[in-house]
Amino acid sequence: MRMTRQRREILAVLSRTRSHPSAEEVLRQVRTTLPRVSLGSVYRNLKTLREAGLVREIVTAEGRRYDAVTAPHPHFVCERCSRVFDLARPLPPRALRRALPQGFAVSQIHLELRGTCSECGSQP
Amino acid sequence: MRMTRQRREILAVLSRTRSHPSAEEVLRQVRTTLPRVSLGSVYRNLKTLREAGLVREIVTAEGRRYDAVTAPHPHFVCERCSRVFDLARPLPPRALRRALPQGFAVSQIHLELRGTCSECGSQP
DNA sequence: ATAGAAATAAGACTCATTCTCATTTTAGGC
DNA sequence: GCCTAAAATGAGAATGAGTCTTATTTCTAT
Repeated sequence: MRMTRQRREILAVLSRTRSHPSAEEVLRQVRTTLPRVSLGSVYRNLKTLREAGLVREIVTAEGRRYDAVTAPHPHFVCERCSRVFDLARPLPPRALRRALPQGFAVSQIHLELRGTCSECGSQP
Repeated sequence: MRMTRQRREILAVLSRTRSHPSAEEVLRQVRTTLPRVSLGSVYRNLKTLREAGLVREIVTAEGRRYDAVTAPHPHFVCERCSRVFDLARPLPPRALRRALPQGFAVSQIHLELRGTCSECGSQP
């Protein structure tokens, strides 16, 4: 994978924030340094960087967000402002609830494991 | 909320399966009994039923799926065939891994808490 | 049975994401 | 440093899931 100016800048943007920006937000940031970057390139590069293990995609009900911290970790999604917060890893769900920052109220816990099922795993 | 034929049938479809169908799949099933139902009605009613607490929406990287079991519980998403499997509730992540059905391989664990953050919670 | 409110089917619309393609950039060998 | 083939880019078209609009139909409470 070529480390182009666009990719370097996308990574830089993601590295200097913990706000889990959307693709549009990444574009806005990247354009402050590289004004001609297209939205298509941002999407294409977020995918490439994700496949290279340098970026993590977080799918929430509010849309896809991006993160330069690739180790899987729990998130807290505010259902009002849609912001995504990181939580310390790894904690059992009960402790998680206690470990939440002051004033955060949980309405729903969603635990999703991803991988291959037995049927697909036994196929070539 | 009126319990119309369409809504009753959507609920029936979701109740008689554990396959977490997409809206399109629900439409296909519902049309075997009510052939004139529109996709718009399915979406509208899935939303209404969700707001009434009778249906749960599961957002995965592969799209939105629907479930008549509304209690939050962990899911296993097969990254190859996209099927969503239910897992027994509530288990700490470590035990979850052990509790997985034979032959299921986990590549990623995604824990998402939803609710309101402190900033939004302190606003009217 | 009827009227008013709510729900419906059909299709137009929106908007995030992906695709296409002509042009530009990059990295490696000279 | 220069050249070349492969890879990446920008621009805009295309896709597709989900939402909205509207005229018509169906409920349900009286």
